[in-house]
Amino acid sequence: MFTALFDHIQKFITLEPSEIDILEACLTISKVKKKEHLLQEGQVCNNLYFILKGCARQYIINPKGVEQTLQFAVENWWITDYLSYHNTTPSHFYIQTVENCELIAIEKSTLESLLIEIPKLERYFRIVSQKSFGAAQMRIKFLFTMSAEERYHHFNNQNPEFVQRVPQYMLASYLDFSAEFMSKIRAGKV
Amino acid sequence: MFTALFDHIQKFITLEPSEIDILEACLTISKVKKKEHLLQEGQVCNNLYFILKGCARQYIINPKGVEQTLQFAVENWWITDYLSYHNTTPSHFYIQTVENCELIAIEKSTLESLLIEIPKLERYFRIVSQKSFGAAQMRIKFLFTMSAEERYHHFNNQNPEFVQRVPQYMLASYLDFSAEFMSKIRAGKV
DNA sequence: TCAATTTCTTGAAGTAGTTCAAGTTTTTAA
DNA sequence: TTAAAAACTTGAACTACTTCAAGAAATTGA
Repeated sequence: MFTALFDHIQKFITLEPSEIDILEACLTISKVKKKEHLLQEGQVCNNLYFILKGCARQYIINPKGVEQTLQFAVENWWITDYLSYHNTTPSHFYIQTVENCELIAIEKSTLESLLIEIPKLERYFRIVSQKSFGAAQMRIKFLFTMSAEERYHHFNNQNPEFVQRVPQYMLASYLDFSAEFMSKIRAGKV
Repeated sequence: MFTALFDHIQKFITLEPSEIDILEACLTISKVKKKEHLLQEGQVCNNLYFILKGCARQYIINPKGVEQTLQFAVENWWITDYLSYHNTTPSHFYIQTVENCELIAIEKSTLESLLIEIPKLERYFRIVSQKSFGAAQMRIKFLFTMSAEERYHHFNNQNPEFVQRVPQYMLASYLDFSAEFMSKIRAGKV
């Protein structure tokens, strides 16, 4: 049931069977249809989401009214707005499923008590978030140093299967160019 | 001596006097001259750096040979390459002081034993890195939604004092435009 | 205190991307 | 099984920036 999450956790720390029980008792699986929102701009983000199955994204609507994806999350990834979560401030982001999803939503109060009961989990979340921060830095590096076409090919090489899973216009915005330009890159017209 | 770090830690967790002693025994202050490197591209990053005084930056040299700053760190900020640190892989980044600095460098092995002696510190680093990740997401949002001029004015409004501390060309690259364009924005010639 | 170095400025020419508008293809759902 | 909706494509016109080159100003250090 939650094995994917337990496996992920045990990559970084070792849980006792009793701790697994405690954890298990706190978790529930949500099935969420494609295109549903887990978080809307302006709401305070009160949950962490762990994707068991499917794909979600974090996006904004820019001043021209166009959606721009800032982050994707697939199986075994956490997604949330940590700034809104920690500061209890309205979020600047939407979080939405891109496919039908099975996910674990952990509420702030649940997580806080879990972290007290199983302090080792602090370590797990520390390592995961430090690695995520590192990945965000690499993302900024790629945005800074590569042309649109290079970003497309690079992403395509690194994530060939993933590219098939999401609409091109979402990927275009994630790579910071227009859907039209993506089309031209793919057609070799650039 | 290390009070700035203790104060920062105690914003998030409460340390016993005995824990402060343990921590204190592990720390040393380094004085580092302006423009010295804490990390070079290609090296494995084995340290976390906490800035007590001064300013440092993380940057890359792009394919055209131009430096681009990805991140600044001033007083009470941690700076490192978490990806290199966790994966023991060569870093893609340089970390360099921008001003004469006083900083605390914690080596990986020291930090690991500290985290075992004072498990509460896991929580501190978790919260700090989750917030940093949140800040990185906001940074990407600004890069995506604002024009060069908007990014400059926004940054200037949010950090008027900081803008005085670093050369314009570094700030220009941090905001992802050329030093020449920065000059034109400031002169109102755009 | 002054020479060297670093940083900043300016204008002209070039370009990697966007925007718009319209049409085509693919997917979805009843 | 088909109509509606969503996603993708195309070309033409445009623009927000870059690049280059050269000079001016500010900062640094001996």
